[in-house]
Amino acid sequence: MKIRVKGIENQGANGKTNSNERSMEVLQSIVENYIKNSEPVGSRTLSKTIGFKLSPATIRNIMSDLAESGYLIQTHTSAGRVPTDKAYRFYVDSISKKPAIPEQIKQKLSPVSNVQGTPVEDILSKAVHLLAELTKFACVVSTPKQSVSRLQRIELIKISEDRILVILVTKAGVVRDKIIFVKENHSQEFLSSVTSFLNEEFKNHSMQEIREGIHQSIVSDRHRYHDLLAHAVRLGKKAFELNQPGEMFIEGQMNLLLDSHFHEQSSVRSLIDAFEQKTAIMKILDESMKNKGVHIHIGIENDYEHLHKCSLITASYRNKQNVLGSIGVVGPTSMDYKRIISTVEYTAKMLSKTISEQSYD
Amino acid sequence: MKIRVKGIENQGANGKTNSNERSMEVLQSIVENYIKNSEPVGSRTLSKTIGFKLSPATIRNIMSDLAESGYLIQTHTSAGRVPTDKAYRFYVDSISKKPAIPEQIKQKLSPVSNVQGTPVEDILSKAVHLLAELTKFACVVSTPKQSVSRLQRIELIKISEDRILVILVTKAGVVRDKIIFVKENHSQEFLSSVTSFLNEEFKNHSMQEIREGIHQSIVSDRHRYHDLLAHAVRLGKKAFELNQPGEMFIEGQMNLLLDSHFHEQSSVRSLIDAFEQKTAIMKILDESMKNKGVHIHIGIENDYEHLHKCSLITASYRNKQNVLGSIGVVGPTSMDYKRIISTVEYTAKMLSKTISEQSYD
DNA sequence: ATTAGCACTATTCATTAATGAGTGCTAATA
DNA sequence: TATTAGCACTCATTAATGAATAGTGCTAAT
Repeated sequence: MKIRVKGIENQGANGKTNSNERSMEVLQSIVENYIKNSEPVGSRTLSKTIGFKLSPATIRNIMSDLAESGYLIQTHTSAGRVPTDKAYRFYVDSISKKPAIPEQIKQKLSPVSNVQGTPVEDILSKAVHLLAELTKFACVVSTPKQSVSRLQRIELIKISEDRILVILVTKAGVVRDKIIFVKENHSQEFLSSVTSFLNEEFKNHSMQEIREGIHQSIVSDRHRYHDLLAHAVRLGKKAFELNQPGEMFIEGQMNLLLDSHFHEQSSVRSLIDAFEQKTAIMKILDESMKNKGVHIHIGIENDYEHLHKCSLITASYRNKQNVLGSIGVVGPTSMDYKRIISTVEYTAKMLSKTISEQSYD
Repeated sequence: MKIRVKGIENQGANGKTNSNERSMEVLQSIVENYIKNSEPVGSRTLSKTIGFKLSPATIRNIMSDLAESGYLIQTHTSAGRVPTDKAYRFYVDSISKKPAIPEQIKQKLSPVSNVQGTPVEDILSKAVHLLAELTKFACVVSTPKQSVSRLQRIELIKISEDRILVILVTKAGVVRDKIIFVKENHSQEFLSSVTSFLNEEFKNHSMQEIREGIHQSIVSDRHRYHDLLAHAVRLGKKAFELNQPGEMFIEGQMNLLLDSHFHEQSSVRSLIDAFEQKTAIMKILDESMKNKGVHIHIGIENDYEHLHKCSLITASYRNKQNVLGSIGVVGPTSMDYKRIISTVEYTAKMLSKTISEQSYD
């Protein structure tokens, strides 16, 4: 029996990596072809579209090997072949030079940077909307993580007998408000003192630190005998308690439903579930904040089962100081990776630039 | 030729309104049957499900008349008949007693009222989410209209050299913030004076009034020679300028795509467009604030073409003082009107109750 | 006024056959 | 030895056919 070089897998197993490189190029062609036409690609068609000359028969051999190595599957015996997630992974990893951003996309995204005094949420919302319009897929963006962002200013405002409005402004320019209920009827003057104290004490500290610091203060008896401070600490605790779960904006979910890859009932249900149960996607966005650059999750690589037919392309955005959140695209595994990757990357860059300009460091 | 009484239309044209009432009942049965099964209803089936005894043949005659009057259409010669929008309108108008709210729904919606110090936006978001879960359709809610809500408190906070954070708290408990850019470097003390002035001057006035009032002040020279007040008015103008277009939360869009009535490509596109271009739906929500009670827009009655296959059920919510916004359901024209109407009504009621409790009047 | 009966119509569903794209294998070729 | 041509085979897709079915409209009988 002939032992065929299995392409890709055993690179360098023998001297000639020639057949190997060719396999790779064939695979890339197959993936690109499938991305473009969403139809199983056969040897005949491929031999025409491929760059170099190869007969259908030879291509069949190569495809057969690739199928054996798990890069391709056939939906049925006499159909062309379809890339597996493994193939997409290979394809994505082999992308060397990203395409330049078309002027058209730059133009489209320019409104993101064209803002002054706009709340960060609105900027995010605008960005994710445009991204959805550009990619024609579903897009998500996470709002700045509260825990890492640092305090620019806190304000306590008496609203009524028993309610105090707490305003938190972070260095990133995010404003959060919350109403807290109190038993004592504090005067506004008193609240002003507390405000000053909290600002002096905690400005430039991260929310995480502040929460811990306040906890410390309560445990220690440093302030126990000082009435003002004791109150300040207690109010502060309440004020900083607002540990919001972290929001997420979604746009263009319905775009996915137009995509032929999600036409089956079950796929639709999966998608609905995935977007209802925001946690899975949120987790991926959070993950994406840990490292720089674009992150790519292909189909089965996602932990969450309902996302097994999707790929996610995410990138984090930041201000000068911190990584704040991330933005991403959710689409079919057969998306045009090159285009989407560079679009997401560019959008995140614009977002970072805009938000940095609005930040206070 | 026999002249047949055309049911419904010429009510009371002759003495016997008997045949008429029967026509109405048949039509109601047809509508209910279609709502339930989403399938053209034929004379045979109907003669079984209908309350009183009538042979298929008689029913056929009645149906024929109803078809002629535009209440029913046939998809093809030998199919059962399907209600038109006109039929739904008749059906909805003829609903006399609303069904009691099932305990289960009350239970489900109880989280809406179970809030303390939660921002109004979050309450709305929660409500619309639950409504979508209950109705299995797309649901929308508009945030409180700024112009009608009255001022509880305004606060100006210096954030940096050239930026001032404006906080507006309305009587309804809505907090809005905006950062305004200024050329002069005002001291915080100065801002405090301005704040006091604005609060004294404008508390309890509607935003609309305030904007007009400030405009007046600028035109008149009442404050021209008073530096503080001149500044206050100028800053106030900027502060109150934030004429936000009015937001809308959407939930459960994707539910619609599962619905068999929207399975065609074109319908899906229409829906996507309708939800992308929020203005049309927003307009209907705004409209709904003008009158009390539940509002129903059936299919073709909607001005916006892309909503011609949808019905909207909306109801406004309010605090003790003002109508604030409205909440609604977007579904297929063949929705279960009785159930949806009462669910929307109840949700709006709960919302009003909750928000009233949080309001400051 | 109502109903039974019958002819007629259009959809749906299963079966069949033709078509065609694509594969795998083998033998010929460079 | 790697590549290619040729051929048999497979299976999805498509169109055509016919039976079964659900429904209507009309007419005549009740």
